[in-house]
Amino acid sequence: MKKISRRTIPRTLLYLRTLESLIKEGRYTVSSGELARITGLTDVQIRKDISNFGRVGTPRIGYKTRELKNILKDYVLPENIIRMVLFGAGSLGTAILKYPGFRKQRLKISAAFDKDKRKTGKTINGVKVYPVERAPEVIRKSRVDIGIIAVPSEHGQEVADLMVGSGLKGIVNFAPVSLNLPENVSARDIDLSIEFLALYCDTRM
Amino acid sequence: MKKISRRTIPRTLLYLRTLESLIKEGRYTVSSGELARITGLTDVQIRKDISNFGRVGTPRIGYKTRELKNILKDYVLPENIIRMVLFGAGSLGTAILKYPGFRKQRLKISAAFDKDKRKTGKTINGVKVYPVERAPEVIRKSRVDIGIIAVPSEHGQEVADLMVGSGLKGIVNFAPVSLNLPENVSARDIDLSIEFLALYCDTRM
DNA sequence: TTGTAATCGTTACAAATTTCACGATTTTTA
DNA sequence: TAAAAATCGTGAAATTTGTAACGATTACAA
Ligand SMILES: NC(=O)c1ccc[n+]([C@@H]2O[C@H](COP(=O)([O-])OP(=O)(O)OC[C@H]3O[C@@H](n4cnc5c(N)ncnc54)[C@H](O)[C@@H]3O)[C@@H](O)[C@H]2O)c1
Ligand SMILES: NC(=O)c1ccc[n+]([C@@H]2O[C@H](COP(=O)([O-])OP(=O)(O)OC[C@H]3O[C@@H](n4cnc5c(N)ncnc54)[C@H](O)[C@@H]3O)[C@@H](O)[C@H]2O)c1
Repeated sequence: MKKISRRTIPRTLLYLRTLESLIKEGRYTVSSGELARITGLTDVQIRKDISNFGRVGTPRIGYKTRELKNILKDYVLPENIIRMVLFGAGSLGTAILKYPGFRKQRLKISAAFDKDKRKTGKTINGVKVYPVERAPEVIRKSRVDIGIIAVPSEHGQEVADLMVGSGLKGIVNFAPVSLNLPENVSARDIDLSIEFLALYCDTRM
Repeated sequence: MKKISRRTIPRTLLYLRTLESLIKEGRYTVSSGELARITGLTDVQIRKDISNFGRVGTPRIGYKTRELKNILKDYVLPENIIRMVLFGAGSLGTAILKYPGFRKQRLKISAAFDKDKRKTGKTINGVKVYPVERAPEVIRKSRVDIGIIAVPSEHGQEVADLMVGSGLKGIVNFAPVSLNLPENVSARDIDLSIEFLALYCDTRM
């Protein structure tokens, strides 16, 4: 099993998303050239990425959509459901809790936590909102993989510490603050302001 | 004025965010090493990025927080406010509309658009929600720079076409669908499912 | 059955990005 | 005043990432 380079993983997930959409349209095959047109990448890059996973395409035909989907899945999706918890049932947190699209991706939010007593006790879209103190207990009990930070940035670090202390190994952080985390915890920061500003720079060049 | 390489731009915005936070704490200077510890990048990378903008640091001292902030701002932030419009006042769209943090970054949402008559007419956090048909007119009138797509993925392309037709040059797309756009329009796709899944892959390696 | 066109997979190449190594500069202090 | 310590800036090396070129393979049509 070859080592997959860092950037190919999100691209592979994008191929998966595209394949699922093509399958839904009833397509049986697709070429690297067409995937390139759809995704905005180049055909060579796509062939190269896919070649990481074995020889799967057929000259003159391309790739069989279902077959390719299953192969890619084996490499980048787990068999079991990915369990997540959310900290901060505010406006962004609530939007995430309400989103029905995660289920299809085997992503499940097991629980939410909030500091504000007016938010706790409720159930949003089937997910219970606990007081933040109960986080370690609830997280340990339900074998959670990933934590989502959707609290104000001033509380980002304290929530991150709580997550690490509860054994989480991955954090998605929406708060515009840099987290101090141990080596063995992975994080992805999504700062929407930076996204908008960077896009604006892109448009000026 | 040197050409700034593509990846340095979001990093520079991250330095700005960090500097603003340090300034708020009352810090007058900061070294590349300390910026590295905070942001998780390396000190060399930070010095190299900053060197794009001129010789601004002082040996033995580091960088003056305010001075560096102003210099970076000149390169990656516009003088004027960046105007944005939002399509889809659903749960994610509403969270974005309600977020007060954009103002500090000179980001302003000028208007929102929705197809659903139950959502239009309202004002969310001071932003009017118009019927989607009025988009071209409203966008042209208010010199908007960027459009945000927060509609279901089935409607992503039609909304993108409407944006392009109204003259927008940048699109941030939250819908899990690949958009077909002309060359001269920049886009950034934020697919939260892919973010979560890619993070999960990261934790398994 | 054979030629042709489309497409894959891969090797070699190019470009971008990051890291390394180290000299230069400035402050501190002995 | 001179040595020491901390830090910057930068050219060169290393790494990563992406691109181009092209032979190999397959389906299909003549
Ligand atoms: N809403 C957006 O569109 C948007 C955009 C960019 C960034 N963000 C960032 O995402 C984060 C959440 O934004 P939001 O708009 O949902 O904020 P919000 O104020 O609506 O919600 C924050 C929630 O976190 C809870 N909370 C506070 N401290 C907590 C703690 N220690 N533990 C658990 N819960 C705690 C609060 O009670 C509240 O319910 C913020 O960091 C914000 O900067 C949001
Ligand atoms: N909410 C999340 O956390 C989340 C997570 C991942 C991805 N997304 C994506 O973000 C997008 C929005 O998600 P959401 O949860 O806010 O959905 P939502 O259903 O709550 O809201 C969608 C809104 O778009 C409006 N709309 C539909 N077609 C439109 C059109 N042609 N023009 C204008 N408005 C139109 C609807 O009336 C509705 O108000 C979706 O593509 C979704 O897949 C959301």
